[in-house]
Amino acid sequence: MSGRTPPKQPQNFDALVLHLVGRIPKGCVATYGQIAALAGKPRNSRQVGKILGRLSSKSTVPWHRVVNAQGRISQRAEPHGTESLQRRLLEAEGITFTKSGRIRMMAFAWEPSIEEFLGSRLKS
DNA sequence: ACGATGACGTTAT
DNA sequence: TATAACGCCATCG
Repeated sequence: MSGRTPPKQPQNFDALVLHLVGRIPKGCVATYGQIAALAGKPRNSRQVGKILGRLSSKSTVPWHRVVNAQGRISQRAEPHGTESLQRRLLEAEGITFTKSGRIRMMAFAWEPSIEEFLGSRLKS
């Protein structure tokens, strides 16, 4: 038999990030730093944005549910303007924005259960 | 291989 | 609210 069995749950950072983002409930949001921390690398929030930016349009990962710690939609480097799409998708899920275009994190932030937290680092 | 630069960020001041 | 400093990583010359 094989010496080491391939993991059923994502192990590397990239896959783990996508897995976690996929667990954000509809109508909730998480921050880049939050996802990075859950993935085990609290200082890699920026890397999370990089990963999400590489997603193909075919992906079903709810990338739009990830915003920055200030409750604002982060600016993209490329002038493509996926930002407006992100806001539209969030509003379609019932998330509201303040006049200054900010999300009230206190009301919409995703608070993963302890089980989900453990499940993201260990096997389910 | 090395330093500089930019990026979908975060925190402290 | 605005600005500075920091940290991790990919890309480029």
